Parts: sequence; C-alpha cells; structure tokens
Amino acid sequence: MSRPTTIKDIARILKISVSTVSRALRDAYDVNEETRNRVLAAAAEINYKPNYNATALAKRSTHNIGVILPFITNYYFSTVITGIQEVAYSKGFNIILHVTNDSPERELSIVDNLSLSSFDGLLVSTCSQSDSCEHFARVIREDIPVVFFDRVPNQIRTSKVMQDDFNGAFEAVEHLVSNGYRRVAHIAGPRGLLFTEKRYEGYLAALTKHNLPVVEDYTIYSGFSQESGQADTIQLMDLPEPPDAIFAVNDRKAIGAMLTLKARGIRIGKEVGVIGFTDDPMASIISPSLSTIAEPAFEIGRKSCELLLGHIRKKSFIPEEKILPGKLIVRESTNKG
Amino acid sequence: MSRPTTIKDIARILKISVSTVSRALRDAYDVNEETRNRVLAAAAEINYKPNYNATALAKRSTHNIGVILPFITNYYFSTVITGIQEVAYSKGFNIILHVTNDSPERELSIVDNLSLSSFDGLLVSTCSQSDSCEHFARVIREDIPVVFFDRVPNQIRTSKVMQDDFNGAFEAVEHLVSNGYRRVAHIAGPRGLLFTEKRYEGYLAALTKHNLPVVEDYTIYSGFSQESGQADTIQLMDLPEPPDAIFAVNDRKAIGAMLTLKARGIRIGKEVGVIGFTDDPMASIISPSLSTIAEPAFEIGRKSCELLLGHIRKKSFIPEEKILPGKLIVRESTNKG
DNA sequence: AATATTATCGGTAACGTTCTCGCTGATTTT
DNA sequence: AAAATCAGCGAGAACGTTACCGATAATATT
Repeated sequence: MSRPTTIKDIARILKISVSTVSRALRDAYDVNEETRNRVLAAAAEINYKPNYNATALAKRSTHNIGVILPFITNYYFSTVITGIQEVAYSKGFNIILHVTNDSPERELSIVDNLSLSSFDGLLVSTCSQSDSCEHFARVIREDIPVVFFDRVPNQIRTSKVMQDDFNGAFEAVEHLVSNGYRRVAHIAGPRGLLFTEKRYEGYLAALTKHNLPVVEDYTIYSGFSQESGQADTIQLMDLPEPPDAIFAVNDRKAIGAMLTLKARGIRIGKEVGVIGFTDDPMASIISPSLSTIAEPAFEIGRKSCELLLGHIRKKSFIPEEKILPGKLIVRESTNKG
Repeated sequence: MSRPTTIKDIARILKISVSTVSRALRDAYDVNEETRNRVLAAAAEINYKPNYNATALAKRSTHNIGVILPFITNYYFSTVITGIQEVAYSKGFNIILHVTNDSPERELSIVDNLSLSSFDGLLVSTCSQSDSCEHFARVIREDIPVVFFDRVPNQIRTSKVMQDDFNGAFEAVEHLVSNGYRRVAHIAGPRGLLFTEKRYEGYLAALTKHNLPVVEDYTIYSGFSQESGQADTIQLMDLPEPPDAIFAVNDRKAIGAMLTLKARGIRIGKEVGVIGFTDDPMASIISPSLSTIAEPAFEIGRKSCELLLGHIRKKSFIPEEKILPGKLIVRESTNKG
C-alpha cells in the first residue's frame, strides 16, 4: 500500500541530509551523538527498513550466500544446512538455496544463470557425476569465494570442508575385524567422488594393517540409495565365498544390505556384520540397530559457512582445507554374539 | 577481478543507447529484430550477466521468495522444500531459506529484520507456540503476499495449503476400528496448532461414527518428538484400562510409541495397534513396519509456491485455501491377526 | 503534396543507498 | 591574534537498471 519508508523520509523529517542519515544508521562515524540518536528515533518512529538492493548496488555486496547441493531430503544434508543457517543467521547473512537433484545439467544451469550480483559467496556440494568443474572455476575467477563441503572436486584449488573419510572408514573396518569378522566387503559410492575413494582407501588400509586378503569382488561401486545397497548385497551373497561383514559407504546402503540379509534369513551381526556411515536417525530405529560412523554434519555446515564468511570479509581467497573427525557408534549389527 | 560487464558496455560497443539495450534484452518491444540480435550476440560475447539488485531496485521487485519454517531436518519439511524449489526454479525465482528452530522469538526477529525489499512473497509454516501472528499481519499489510502451509494460523485471513488432516485422521482411526481395535487412544501434537485440532476432530468423528466411547484419558497433547511419543505411551499403558490401539499425530511419535511398547514386551499389531501420520521413510524401515497416512508433502510444496507466485504475478492478494488428500498406507503395525 | 501514422531509438529521470569531497564554524595551537 | 586542526555536516556523483516521453525518419493516408 504505502510505499516503504526510506532514508530520504528521515532526512526530510529531521531537516538534515541523506548522507548524514546514512552515516548515522551505519558507521556512526563523522556524526554527532545527538543527531545520531535523533535519526535512530525517527527511523524507529516511521518503521524504516533498509532496502538491501540499493545497499547491494551501492556497495557491490549483497548479504546473501548461495548454497548448492544435490538433495536436502536426507539427514546429512538437511543437518548441514541447519549448521550453515545457524552461523549465517548470526552474522546477518541470507541463504539462497539451490537443489540440483544430483543433475549435472541442472547444476550447470544454476551456476551459470545465477547472476554473480546476487550473492557474495557460494557453498557447494557437487553432483555425483560432475564431469567438469569449469562452471565453478568461472565463479572463482570472478573473485567470488567458493567453499566446497562433503562432495568436493579434486581438480580445483579451493576451500574444502569434509569429514575424515579415510579414518572413519578405517575405524569402521577395524571395528569389524576386531569383532571377529574376516571377509569384509565394501559396498561403495559412485566412482569419481573424492569421498568414495577416501572411504575405499580407509577400507583397504584397515584390511592390510590386519593382514587380511583384499578380494576384488568384495568391493562394489554403485549408487547411494537403499535399492543399490540391496542389489549390491545380493551380488555379494551370491559369491562362491560370500563375505561375513559389509562396510557400506552410507547408512542408506547399509539399511538396504540389512533388508536383503533379513530377506534371506541371514542373522545380522551373528552371521554377517554390517556397518554404515553417517549416523542417520534410521540407524538406531532399524532392528537390529546399525553400527555406524557418525558424521559431524552440523559442524561441517558451521565450519563451511564460517570459512566462507571469512573469505568474504577479508576479500582474500586463500584456499583452506578442514577435515572434521567422525565417531564410531557401536550398535547391534556388528555384534557377533 | 575485472568488474562485471554491464548493459552500458553493450551500448558502448554497439554504439546505441542503454535504453535500447535494456529493451532488447527484456521486452523485445520497440526494438528492431536485427538490433536485438546484435545486442544478444554482444551480450553473449562479453559474457554479460544482469545485475539483479539494480533490476530489483528499478522495478521494485526482487525475484526472491522467502521460506520460513521450524525445521528442515525431517522428511516432511525437506520434501516440501524440494517441491517449492521445483516450481520456484522453473519460474526463475530464488528461495531464501530461514529456519526458526521452532522458536517464536527467532521467527519474530527473522520476519521483522527481513527487509521487505528482499523478497516478493513469503511461504511460511509457523512455530508450534506462536502466541501471535502480528508480525505476519504486518507483512501482509505491506502488500507482500504470504502463503502458509501445514502449520497455518487460524487468526489470520490469508492463503493456506494443507493436507486433509480431518479426513486423514478419520481414515486412520476407522482403519483401526475396522481391524478390530476398540479402545483407540490418540497421542496428539501441541495444543493451538490448527492441524493438531483437525486430527483430533477426525479421531473423534471416527469414534462416534462407530459408536465407540470417547475416553478423556485416551487423548494426550504434547510435543512432536519421538521422546514425547514414548512418554505419552507410558502414561497411556499405565492406565487402569489401557488402550488397544494408538493413533499418533505423526510418525515420529508413533515410532516412540512402538519403542515403549516393544520395551514392555507388548506385541505391536497383535496386542496393540499403532498408526502414524506422514509416511516418513522410517515407517517402512522399523519393524514391525508402521501403518500411516501418507502426506502429499511434495505436492504441498508445489501448490504453495504456485499459489504464491500467482499472488505475486497478478498483484492481487485474494486468499485461497487448498486442502490436499492423504493416503492410507497399511503395514504390519495395525495387523491384529 | 501535405499530413498522419508507425517503427525505432535516445535522453533523462528515477529506484534507495553509499562514498568522496569539500565546506563550515568551532576549537586548539603557536 | 593569526594559523592550524578538527568535528560535523551537505552536495553531488555513482551503482546498473528500467520507465517515461519525446525525437526522428520512414511509411502510409488523404
């Protein structure tokens, strides 16, 4: 209805200039304490709200950060966002959310159509099949800071935040071994993703440390879904010598594994141990409950955002890497009895 | 590095005026087909990206919609957001995400601090304890359209999108009754929320239709969490005459109920039936699997966003209400025999 | 042939804010 | 008492875009 009040209204009411009002509202520099109070009072009086677009235009800085990720409908990503939101909110930044549905074309179109004027920095977790990172490189070349988390590309030199995938996997597999399992299989994520490789390496390292043979058929790369967990497990258990334990790249796949094991009448834990990665709330709901490596999702969100805001504030974009530790959660699915 | 290219650059290169360039880029009105093509070519050439802030300032319309909700770390809300995102993306709108953590103070501060210049419309699901809706009324008074979904206030006349809570609850309870359960209890949500009431009314209606007595102690209002589901169920089962079925306001509480029933050695389904609301993926993971009313979360997101964009487009804000049907999903937890 | 119409374009003022100067008048310095 | 300093303020341009209106030339109308 009534157009929003502006800085000019305040100036007119107080019979001072807009420059003074602007300074009073922000810097409080070069402005008398008394006039400043009068400005503040007048602003409150007429319910003044700053126009962020005008500010952004004049200062060449929006107060937005873009967040690009494949999904939000799972525990991990939604928790990361909550962490991001937490620090963004406290620093007065808005989050512009973009979901790619794990489609590289969509990711590309989002990044390219996104006006560079609409955010000060980018927080991204890539698609699983990102053939190229050129689009992100372009953004960085425009001097807009980008911080990657979880699904980080390795071709590009930039700030990254991730859980300790190698050690998490190592711990998971070592836990299996120390509980008496000997033929440990790994149902992995899609190839090409850095953390898929890291977790695989951790798996390998634990096997070799404990002098266990590395059976090639015991590692299957596929998707992240529960369904692919089921399919992988069928393949695994149909082997001449099936494994007696399964380390899944995430809890969804672990749950898929448990489902096929159950369907085949195989006692989980006693006959075949299962361990996941994430600590999705489902892990404690399913029975038997699922052992897993808890990821610090919330912390990853916080750290990523803090890192990004740091880059934005000091205008310098020196890449940093942060690796946050996970935590082994022992439950029933790795209890041999 | 190099400052972003602007409309002026194009004008200078082509030796035409900025007005013509602006028209060529947008309207294609009052501009020759050929010059328009030259402008488009030049824009692509120098990698021109429009500055949204300048546009927003000149047109008094950002291309952003604000989304305010209590949580995102659950299946329902994250799926709604995905639905919102889907239509927003297709129409070129950005989503600014705000999470209140179900805190009324935070909700208030978000709405009040949000510059009205930073979004064209608002999509909100309120806190459970919103004592007032004044802050939203203020936004509406500024002629910014607001659409509520799921958790909608009843004191305020505005557009609303929700699942059919009454009929969903009715169907759930009728399903219990027709499966032979007679003493049906209801562990409800917090008082004051519209859908808590609707689901309670549906529960009542089903009982009275089937001539079952309404026992006051059989309805407990409390939180939404799994823990409150556990607590409520303890209270229920300690009654002199405990219920033989529980209708929970959502799946999390239903799962809580199942946990305490299991802990007490009560056979779910056979002795006590349990049904939830939402169809969280957990419902099919837990064992016995949980019967529930599936909510059309994705559709609710889509519809809310379409409604809002409609309001924004036609500048008229005539409140509309949409009620989307749920669907009964029968699983093991309501199988008596 | 004079006039009216049309298509295409340019000039200029907004939009709300910040920023860089420069100007006053008062205070301090010498 | 003259000069230097300084606090506080204002004028005006800029940020990139759109909107309104007028100008021009070409075409159509009578």
